[in-house]
Formats: sequence, C-alpha cells, structure tokens
Amino acid sequence: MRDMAVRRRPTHEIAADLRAAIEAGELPPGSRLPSRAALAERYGVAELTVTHAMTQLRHEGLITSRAGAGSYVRGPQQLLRASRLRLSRAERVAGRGTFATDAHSGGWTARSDVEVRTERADATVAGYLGIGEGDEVLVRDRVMYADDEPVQLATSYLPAELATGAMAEPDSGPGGIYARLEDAGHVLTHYEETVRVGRATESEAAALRTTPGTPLLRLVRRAHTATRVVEVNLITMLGERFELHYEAPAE
Amino acid sequence: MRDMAVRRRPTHEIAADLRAAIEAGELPPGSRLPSRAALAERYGVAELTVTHAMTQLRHEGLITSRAGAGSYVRGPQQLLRASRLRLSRAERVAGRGTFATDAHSGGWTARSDVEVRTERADATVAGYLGIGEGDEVLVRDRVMYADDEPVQLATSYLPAELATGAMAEPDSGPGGIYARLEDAGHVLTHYEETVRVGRATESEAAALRTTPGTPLLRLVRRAHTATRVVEVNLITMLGERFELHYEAPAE
DNA sequence: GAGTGGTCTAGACCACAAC
DNA sequence: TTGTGGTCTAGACCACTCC
Repeated sequence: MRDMAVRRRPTHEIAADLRAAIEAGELPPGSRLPSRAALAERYGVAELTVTHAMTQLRHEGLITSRAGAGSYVRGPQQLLRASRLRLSRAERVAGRGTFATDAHSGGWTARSDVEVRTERADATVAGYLGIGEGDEVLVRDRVMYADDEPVQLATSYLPAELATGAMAEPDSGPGGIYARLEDAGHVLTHYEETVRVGRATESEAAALRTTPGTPLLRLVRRAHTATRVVEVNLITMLGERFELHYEAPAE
Repeated sequence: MRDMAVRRRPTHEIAADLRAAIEAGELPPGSRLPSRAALAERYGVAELTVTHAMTQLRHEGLITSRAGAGSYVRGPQQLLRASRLRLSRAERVAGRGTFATDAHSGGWTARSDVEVRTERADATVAGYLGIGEGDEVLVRDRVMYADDEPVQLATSYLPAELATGAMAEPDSGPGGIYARLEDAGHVLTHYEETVRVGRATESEAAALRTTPGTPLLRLVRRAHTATRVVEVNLITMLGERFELHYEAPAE
C-alpha cells in the first residue's frame, strides 16, 4: 500500500492488516509471522506498538507466540461438540461415558487422568447435593484430553454413602459413574445443567495449556433420581473449543 | 510492606495487590483507584507498568477506566439467568416472551429495540431453516436491554410464508413470536439450542457497550413443529452476565 | 551465538473530564 | 486549568529457542 491513508492508530492498523492477511490466507495456519523487529521496521513504528497489535491478535485467538520461537498463525481448531446424546442411557449401556460419547460421535480420541479422594463437603457442594456441610463426599477430579490436548477439567462429587464399588475407583468402568449409580439401583430421572462463561485462572490456564484470562465454559451438572441429587459435576471447558447442544420440549 | 520480597514481575505484583484490595473491600465498588502516576510513584515503577496492571484488571472485569475521569472499581453485576422456563408454553400464555420471562423471574426490567425486514436467506440461514437459499425470510433484529443496559442481540429468521399478522410487526404482541406462531396453528414441539463462546467484534462491542474481544455467548435456537423448523434465532449475549439453565431427561 | 517474544524504564503528546 | 487514562517513541535486558 503505497498511498497509505493518514495513520490513525498504528496498533489498530497493524492488527487489522495482519488479521486481513491471515483471513485472506496470505498467512496460512502454521505459518510464522514476521518478527516484532521486522514489523516495527516495516510499519515505521516502535516495537512496543507492534507488540500491542500482536497481543490483540493473540487475545482474538488468531496467533500464538513463544519467546525464542516466534509467532505463528493458529490453525482452525477442531470443534468439540457436547451433544445432548452424551447423557443418554443408550450410550451408557453401550459402555461410553459422557466425554467418550462426544468423542465417539465427533471422531476425536478421548482420554482422562483421574484422581479419586474423599473429603468433607463445603457449603457450595453441600448446597448442590442437598446434604449437610461437612458430610463426607467422594471427589473425582479429572483432566480430559481430546486428541491428547487437555480441553476440559471436571470435578465430580457424590455423597459418600452412595459411592460404592467402582465409583470409588479411578476407572469407574464402562458407561462411567452414571452407569454405576444405576447399577446400584439409583435410577436417574433427569439432569440439570447451568452454563456460565468465565476466565481462566492461573492454575486452570496451566492445566489446560492456555493463558490466564482465556474464556472458559463453566458448567454445573446435577444428576437427579426421583428423590434426590446423587451427583454434581463442576466442569470447566476451553470456551472456544466446545459447542454445547441442548433440546427442550415446547411444553 | 517494608520487607518486600524480591520483585518478580512488577505488573503481576501490582495487579495482585490491587485485586486483593478490591476483594478485601479496601477499595469498595464505585471507589476510585489511585491515578496511574500515583501508583507508579508508590511502587517505584514506570507508568506503563502500572498501565499494564490496570489493563489486566479491566480484562478481568474488576475495574473500568475513562480518560480524564479516572479508574473505578466495578460493582458486582447482576447475573441474568436464562432459565429453562423461558421456553415454556405457560409463560407464553401469561403473555411473556422469552426475554421477559427471564426478567420477570430475575427481578430486572426488560426492554427491546426491534427492527423488522424481509430479505433472501443466505446459505447459513437456509440451512438452519431447511429452506432454499434465496427464499424470502422475515428478519427480526433486536437489541435487548436489562435495566436499560444492552446485554443481548438477537436476530430471528422465519420463512416468509409463515410470518403473518403481528409476526411482521415490530411489536409481536403478548407472548412474542412463538405465541403468534401457535396462534397461526404451528404448534411447537421442541426447541434446539447450541451454545458457543465467542469474542465481541467491533460492531458487537459498540452495540453492547463493551470492548472488542469481550467473551460472548452465542446461541442458535431453532423452534420446531412436528414437521419443520419454523424459526431460527441467532443470539449474542454478554458472556459474563448470563447464566443459562437447561434440563434433560435421563433417557 | 543470533534472534525471538516478554517485560521494563523514561519520557512524551493527546483528548477528555472535572473543577 | 489541571490531571486523567490512552497511546506512542526509543532504548534496554532477559529467558528462551533454534541453529
């Protein structure tokens, strides 16, 4: 652009230029951006100005940067669909848990690291489960991987007296914890989910290999039998990688 | 703190200090933060360093800044619950649309600006509605306000041949567009919603009085009768102000 | 060892709000 | 008019990656 218009805000202009180049495919996914120094030279601005433009693009999820290695255009990430099927009894009977169900229909591979322990319920968990504060609960702490990238954290709580057999094992067996609950005679009637958007704390960012402040989806799922809440699961997902599906009757 | 430990990252330290002061109530909501110059002096750093710390807090939603006026601690924002009730026929019969239903149960006031027009469906909309590309659709474009702050954008599309009577008016009447569809004999059977996280573009940011890059909730809601999709609504919500509620049967 | 992005200093100009 | 936050320049040091 030889006849560049009057420069309004160099930061915005540089960000817009790079964004356009990425979207036009001139900078394809995986390709390396010019270095900070090169861009500063090209646009005739200070390096800090270029830095701000690149920070903006990073916040938009368009690029990633690593000190020493450079800045690269991010490829379109595979979208992980959390379908309404994931809670179906049919899938449980087929031996798949919720995460595995989504993986199966989405064509990605699922893997989890699980830690199991018991602790006393704090006020929040007690409230969700409808039990007393300080009552014993089984805690199942999970990091879930899609194609070997960590994409979801989940901490599940069950009243200790319900958590028998494989429920207290790291591997809860085919169909997961909901299948074990039903094996034990706790027939599930419905699930309740609340969805919020949050931002990654430092520890969440470390676990999900992202940066603090990244948008997250925070779900609270409660599993009900006819008489009580038998489990609550606090789920944290990489916000921009998931698509949640729900269905509701018109009545 | 006289015996301050070795300074690791001034930006993080200052942000953590201010965050702690806000959370401890030493800087209550509405109160003004010390100026950039004052903080730079206090911490013995450059003003740019303080600026970065404040930018971080702004991204976390803790403060707002206005040039000339100062930086202020934001009050806790009212959380807007989008309950599963919002799609119930009972609420429609009571004369409330989806947004008004949430307002009614949440205790906030709802208001909308509506624009209505017809256009030809693009591939995306045609796909959602199961009609042909280029077919005429009625478009209802809305900005929705909670307590007079814009919090949600919604663009609703209906196949033109279904959009009779008040559906084509800015005020679609009590119970909203779904009530009119049922009046016209299109009995709704179920809704389907997909939820994703996105970031505000510049125009979305302007409409929602926020900054580009702010996390948003993007919903696609399709209303079904027994035989077809009669409406699709592309909804954009301020991510951090909404909580979505869903319920699913265990089967 | 050369080059990268992350972070910091020191100083500056601006539009704007408040007085 | 004074001070605010928003933005920019110019220069620097660092840990780190890659060769």
